[in-house]
Amino acid sequence: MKTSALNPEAAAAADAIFATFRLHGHLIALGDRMVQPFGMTSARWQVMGSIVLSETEITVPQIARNLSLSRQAVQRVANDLRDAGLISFEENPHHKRAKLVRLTRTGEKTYRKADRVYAQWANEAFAGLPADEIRTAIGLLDRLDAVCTGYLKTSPTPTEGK
Amino acid sequence: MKTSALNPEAAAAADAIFATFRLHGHLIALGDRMVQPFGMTSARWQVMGSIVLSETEITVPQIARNLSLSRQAVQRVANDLRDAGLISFEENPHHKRAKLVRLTRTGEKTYRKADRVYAQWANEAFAGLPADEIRTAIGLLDRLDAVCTGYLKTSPTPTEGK
DNA sequence: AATCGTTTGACAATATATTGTCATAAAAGC
DNA sequence: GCTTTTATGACAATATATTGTCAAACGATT
Repeated sequence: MKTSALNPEAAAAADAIFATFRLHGHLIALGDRMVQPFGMTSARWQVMGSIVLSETEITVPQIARNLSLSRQAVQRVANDLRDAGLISFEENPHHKRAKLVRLTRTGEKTYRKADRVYAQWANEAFAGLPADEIRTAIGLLDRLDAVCTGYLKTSPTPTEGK
Repeated sequence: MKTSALNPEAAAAADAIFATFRLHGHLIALGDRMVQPFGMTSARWQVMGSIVLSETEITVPQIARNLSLSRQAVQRVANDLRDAGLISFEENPHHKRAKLVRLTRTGEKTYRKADRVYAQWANEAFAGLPADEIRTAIGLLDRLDAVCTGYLKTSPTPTEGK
């Protein structure tokens, strides 16, 4: 079947999109497998990582915005993490509903274990790659992302945007 | 909390990973919104695209391998597409179980509409980007992907790998 | 041709994620 | 201050995707 013609930039972008899908899938699979021994998953790892990397106290909606995920997706994972005893919801002096999220002692221990395994592997596995080229590539991913975000902003917005 | 130290390459890779997650999420959102008027979604679009872009007749497991998705994920979407009348499963002379997947006339019309809208938008939206840099970035994404794939291959494999 | 390992589709369970709705809390505009 | 808008968490419905299991079909190797 004949498909619509794309100019060189759009054709390259399309290939980049496929590469992004592939990489994303494998990253999730890698994360799931790497932290599985600690009872974690990629999604939980990301949420806990957001808490750890945040300089200040953080809430669920803030994590969602940081990760560009929907508020409810993060809320569900956070609730699971709380049920698993890895995080806790603390009273927020500035907001009665939006609780502050913190790692419990168990959560800290668990995250630390995962972090050590990951860092050890990553330092080895990525050693051969050119850091400057990676930085350049990130710049391009961000530009592609900006194009997407631009479209999403202009497009008709449903009840609650992502 | 103190996290494990990363060398410059691993630190850059980590940033690339986050950029990939962000971009992936926005691409899915963009796709969902762009083809929604035609009753399609990102997932269905991808599966139909795989059929269209394939030079030869193709089966569900082949699509899954092309997209680096699990066989069953594609099977489910394909079944939905069949239920929606957009694709059909044809007898495969070489394999009694693995049916050949084809777009129906409705499926072709639908895909063509989506493709036109996408191409028109993409040609505009990506026009400003440097095609050669995009190509370079793809090369890097592929190298990161290779690192992931390497880990996934060495890691203990469950019953049915992805 | 008989066996063994692999591939495939159906089915099911679970995790991830979006979208939508609702009531309440907070923030912004007036 | 009061109203209006926005933000938040609970709840639910749905789509996406992985993982596992099973029986049937295929392929390869004796």
